[in-house]
Amino acid sequence: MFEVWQDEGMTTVPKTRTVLSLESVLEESVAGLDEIGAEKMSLRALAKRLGAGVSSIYWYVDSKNQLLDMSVDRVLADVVATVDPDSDPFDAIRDIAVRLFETIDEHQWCAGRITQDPVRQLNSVRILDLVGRQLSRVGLPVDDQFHSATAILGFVIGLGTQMVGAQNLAGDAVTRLAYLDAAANRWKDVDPDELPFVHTASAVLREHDDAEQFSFGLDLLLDGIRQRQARRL
Amino acid sequence: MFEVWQDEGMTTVPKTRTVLSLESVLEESVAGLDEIGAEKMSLRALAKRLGAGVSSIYWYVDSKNQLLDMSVDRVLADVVATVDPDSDPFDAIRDIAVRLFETIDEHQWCAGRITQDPVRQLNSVRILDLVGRQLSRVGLPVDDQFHSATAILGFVIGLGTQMVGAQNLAGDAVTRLAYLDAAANRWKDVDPDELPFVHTASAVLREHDDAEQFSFGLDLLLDGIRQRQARRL
DNA sequence: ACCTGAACACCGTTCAAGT
DNA sequence: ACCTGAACACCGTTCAAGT
Repeated sequence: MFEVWQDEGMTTVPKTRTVLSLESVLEESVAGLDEIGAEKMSLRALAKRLGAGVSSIYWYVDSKNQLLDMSVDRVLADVVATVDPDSDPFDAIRDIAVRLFETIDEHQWCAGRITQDPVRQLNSVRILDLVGRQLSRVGLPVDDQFHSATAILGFVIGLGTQMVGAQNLAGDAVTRLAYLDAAANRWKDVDPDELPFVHTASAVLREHDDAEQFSFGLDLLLDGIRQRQARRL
Repeated sequence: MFEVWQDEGMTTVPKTRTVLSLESVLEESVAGLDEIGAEKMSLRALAKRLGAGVSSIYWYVDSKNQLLDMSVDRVLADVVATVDPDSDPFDAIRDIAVRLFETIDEHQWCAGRITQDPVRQLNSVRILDLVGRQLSRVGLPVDDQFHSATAILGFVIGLGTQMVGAQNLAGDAVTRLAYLDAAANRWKDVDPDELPFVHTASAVLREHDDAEQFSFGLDLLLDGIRQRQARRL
């Protein structure tokens, strides 16, 4: 067994200890996830971005799971902050939904990790509360308010996740047009006998707009809620 | 360096080579995921269940990702098979949605892995096609059919995923009551000033039924579609 | 054609040790 | 109080070798 002495070459190696903070860790975590994706984002990769050792991260965070939860929560904070209380509750709800949808599209890695846990992701619950508060103004029983709010958020998160997945299928096709083309090609070669609807729909998909699709579904829900509101008046 | 000779005890060790098949691999994969969850389901764990070596799995499957995709597809096959073409398209759609929702609840690991890719998960696209075919009978323009179908599936998958997440928060609380209690406790301690809606809603959540919540949201969507149908007649 | 074990490059996490 | 490097027990994947 030998002791190996490392020659640093230069005698004046800076060797300054990196100074971290929960803030900087989370900021770098979000940035890293955005850049290289959840799949490739390891703690070692994060440490490298921070210019720190891996184990340093554990001073601020208990586990990778917690780090991801906090990263999601950090991103959702922007949704909460941006929303302004509109005069019309339906406009306000639409506003929140759109902001959340955009956030999922922007930070795709958070799509599958949004949880309604006040401890782990308070901002997620804040969003639910914002939607619910608006619904409490339209005159529905309280359990219908709750069911409507979770329906809306379930739809937004669900469709968002599906779209993120669809985008990943295109792989390295970065541009939106290339992505749409890849998706459409995958669909149009499908057996028209077994999948008649998808086959004809693939023509629609060619000039497809995610925002439009999202908006349509959201309106279905909002109209459904309006109907229940009208029934009670 | 020594060579260690292992004494098998019994001299007649069977040492039969395990016989595998794509069928048995997928079956064991689904069973394993159901039992121990996606988090703990490694290829080594699967190999052990199969009584085979890890690398044997790679004869039938290119990667773990593909294995998971195929496992999801296998589970979705039951949804496709169960559905019967109803006379009323709305009843038929409701039927499909409920079956999909039940499947996600039963196989929680597949919640975040459902993709609309005809290559990787044909049965997922089959489900979309089934819903779309029903919608084509109600008299809407083809892009509204497509938007409605994806809205419904987005909602089902999204709300299903959210509920799976909520259940996991309760941790090892296996029974449904324990899960609800843990969730409710988490919510009722919430600041009533900052989260007024959630605070009052937590009372509703105490006697909460996932199926009811799901049904309510689905009806919002279906009613919204019916409205658009009525407008065009 | 199908299955094996060993090896590779990576993980997340822990911990005694440094500053 | 905060940061480090080394070590641990795991991963998914590859591959030459066996049957």
